[in-house]
Amino acid sequence: MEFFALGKFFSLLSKRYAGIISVQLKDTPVAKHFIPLYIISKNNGCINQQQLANHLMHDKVCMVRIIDCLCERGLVERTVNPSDRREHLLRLTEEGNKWGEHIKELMRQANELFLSFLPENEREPFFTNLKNLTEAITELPYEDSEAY
Amino acid sequence: MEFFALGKFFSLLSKRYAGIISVQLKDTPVAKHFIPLYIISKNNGCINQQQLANHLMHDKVCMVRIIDCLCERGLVERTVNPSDRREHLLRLTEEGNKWGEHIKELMRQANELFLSFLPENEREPFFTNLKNLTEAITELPYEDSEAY
DNA sequence: TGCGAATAGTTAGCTTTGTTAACTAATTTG
DNA sequence: CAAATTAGTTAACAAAGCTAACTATTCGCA
Repeated sequence: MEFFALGKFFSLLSKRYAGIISVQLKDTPVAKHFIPLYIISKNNGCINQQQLANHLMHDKVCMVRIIDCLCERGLVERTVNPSDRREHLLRLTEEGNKWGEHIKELMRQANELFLSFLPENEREPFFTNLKNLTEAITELPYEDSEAY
Repeated sequence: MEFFALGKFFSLLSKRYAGIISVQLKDTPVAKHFIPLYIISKNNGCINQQQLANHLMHDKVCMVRIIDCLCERGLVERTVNPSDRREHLLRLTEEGNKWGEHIKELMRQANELFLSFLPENEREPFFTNLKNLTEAITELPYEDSEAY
């Protein structure tokens, strides 16, 4: 197998995936932070800021800014969790929910576009391997850092 | 196939890949910008700043900063291309070359680690599909943007 | 040939993100 | 109950991305 950095593949694919979607959301209230919004929509009212940060691999400080931004645009609401009053549970507003559905559709299309470049019979195993790999890597003991 | 954003897989894998390597390079002269350095090492003296920017999907302004940084650390040198004096060709110094080899070895290990999570007989096809997908996506007409 | 357009690189200034440290409030632990 | 831990916030700073304006060089074609 020819040597080539897997990291570069992942990085490029990740940038293009986000790019394709964000171009379509330009000039909408969700042009930014559509991925956090999407994750909230999948866990509506059942996810706090720290959990969201873990999903996104961001720190909690960063999370505050993103949630502030989504709240200011009337897409998301924070509510104190009655059973652990330290936590702020995140919930979409009605407006946020509409955009959540839209984002989901755009992602579905992007997934389809990406997989369309693979031979029909390779798509399912490729997706499965990618998913399993992601889960395995996620569980690795994490010593952080970004950088390039 | 269960709906799940491919973009999140790619983004997570890309961050962890870079993270694993940068942890090992902490407190070295290449703790930052090891990927640009690696790409220069693969195209030693045959790549200019614009081409490098294209590889990395950065703009040329960003590139100047990164190259400045690598030059200040004595890892890289700019030389004017005699056959097109607008271009600055990039070349590793002796010192830079040593680190280039080291980075390559770390990447080889990271590739191996990642692929080790897949079943033996799936590795080759997974890698090939990933490579082909990346090439296909790269050739898509690009309307930029990052954002989330 | 020569003049305008395009390309490579640089600088400056601004915006966005990422990171650290210090803090409050609530909860868990021993 | 006191100490340690966890969720969230704020402020300040560092790093990265982007735009616009500029120089120098080369290309393109009338």
